[in-house]
Amino acid sequence: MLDTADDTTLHPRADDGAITVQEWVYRQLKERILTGQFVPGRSVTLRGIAAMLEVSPTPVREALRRLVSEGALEVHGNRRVSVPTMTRRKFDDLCAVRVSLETLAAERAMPHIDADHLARLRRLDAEVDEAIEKGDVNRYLQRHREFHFSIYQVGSAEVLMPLIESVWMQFSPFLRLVISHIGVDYIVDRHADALNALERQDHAALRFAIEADVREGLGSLTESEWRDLDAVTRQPGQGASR
Amino acid sequence: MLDTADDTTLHPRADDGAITVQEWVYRQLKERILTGQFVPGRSVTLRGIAAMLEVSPTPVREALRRLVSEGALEVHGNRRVSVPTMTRRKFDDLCAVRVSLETLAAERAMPHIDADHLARLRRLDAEVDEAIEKGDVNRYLQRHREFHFSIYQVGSAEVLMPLIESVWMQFSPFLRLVISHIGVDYIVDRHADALNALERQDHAALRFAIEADVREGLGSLTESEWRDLDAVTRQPGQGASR
DNA sequence: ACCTTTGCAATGTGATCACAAATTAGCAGC
DNA sequence: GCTGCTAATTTGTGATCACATTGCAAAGGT
Repeated sequence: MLDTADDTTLHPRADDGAITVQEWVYRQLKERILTGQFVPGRSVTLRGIAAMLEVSPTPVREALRRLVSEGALEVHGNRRVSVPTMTRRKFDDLCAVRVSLETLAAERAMPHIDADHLARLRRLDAEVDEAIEKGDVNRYLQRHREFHFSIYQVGSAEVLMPLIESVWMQFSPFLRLVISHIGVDYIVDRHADALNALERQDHAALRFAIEADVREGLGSLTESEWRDLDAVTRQPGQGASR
Repeated sequence: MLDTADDTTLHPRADDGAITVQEWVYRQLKERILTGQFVPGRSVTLRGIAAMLEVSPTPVREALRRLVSEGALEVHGNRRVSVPTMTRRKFDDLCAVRVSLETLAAERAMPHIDADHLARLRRLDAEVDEAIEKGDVNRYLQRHREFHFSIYQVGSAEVLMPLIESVWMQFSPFLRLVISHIGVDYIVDRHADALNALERQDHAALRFAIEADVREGLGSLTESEWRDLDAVTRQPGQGASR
């Protein structure tokens, strides 16, 4: 089991490059969610985040509202916000949507991917493998995301990317939780197949590779593993970490 | 050409049924966007909406933030918010995503649609045809949306529906604009095919019907029509209607 | 020992205020 | 008549405050 509070890269907030506080808070939280630093079931309080990021509650409220509307967080009847827990049904839906959206995005990106881009992708894939080999979960999650997104981003930044990001934000906390339990060693990907398909401009092979990558990524969760995860996410850290 | 400010159903705000002001504002704006009462290019001001809905700017800010993150509105570099204008590229992307998401949703809904539900759908489809016959644009848009959503809603409320709604909110203002120009008479749909496929539990036929419905709905926009629409949406009502 | 109750702390919500940036309107100069 | 500058207005942003509700915990009673 792995602690989720490592490598928290404290918030220098930098100088404001014409970026609003609300936007900065949003990106901070988004990054933490996508890297799995927010565990499913954890409750997120307005003033808590405000204190953590050293800003006033106002911009935090707006950032949370955005994240909620993207499915990254959820509000309960009590109007409390928390990181959603995963269910089997939701997991299936997310996988189906990922396949649907990401095969489409990859297919649209294919014609615009040149040799340079392909080389960058191969380098990223190597870094993914390297992270797996070293057991560096944070680095793996980051590079894995970079690999996928730098494909999709090419052809369809306006409409498709926000949707895909939404799905990933719903996916990532659970992914991190699973990896923390079963380790990075059981991870399989189809990145090599996807890259070859991109090189040959083979639409069908690319779709197949992406679909396989999504489906097999965490596809083989056994019954007992689901039960374990259910037990963990049964509101454990409502009071929450720090 | 049709005025977009009719049937504005003024806001009694009702008694608060345990619903926050921010949520109420969000739903109000969402409904207006989905029924095409917000024309592409129109600028949306914080205090303007607040005054229109007779609430303070605070909840409006949060509602706008949600709508922006769903693609229904957009913020410019000036931090001004407006209804996005449509481009050819965006239109193609939206269609592709609609096909991808809605065929998936329909397929997932199919096993759970019983005779009662089917009867309700047939009634809705009849009302759609009736609205077209009478030239009632508002009623058409409302029933048309009800028809589609009451299919998708069945199997996949949690993950798929929010994504589909997001796409529709990006689609609707433009749809209304087009209908206002070319009229409701040229509208074609594949609702009957979809209903028959649902009745026979024919997956392939259903997917085909949904895809055709999306693609043919506005698929036949001619070059000159695009130019006309471009001219209209070239920031006309930045100062904005009322 | 267990349950209920009472009080306090924490949280979300909405309004108001202050401020900076940007847009607009008005006016002088060419 | 058109352009360029200045002042006033509008607008978004963020902080603070007040209030209602919820959650929690300590204390009291059975």
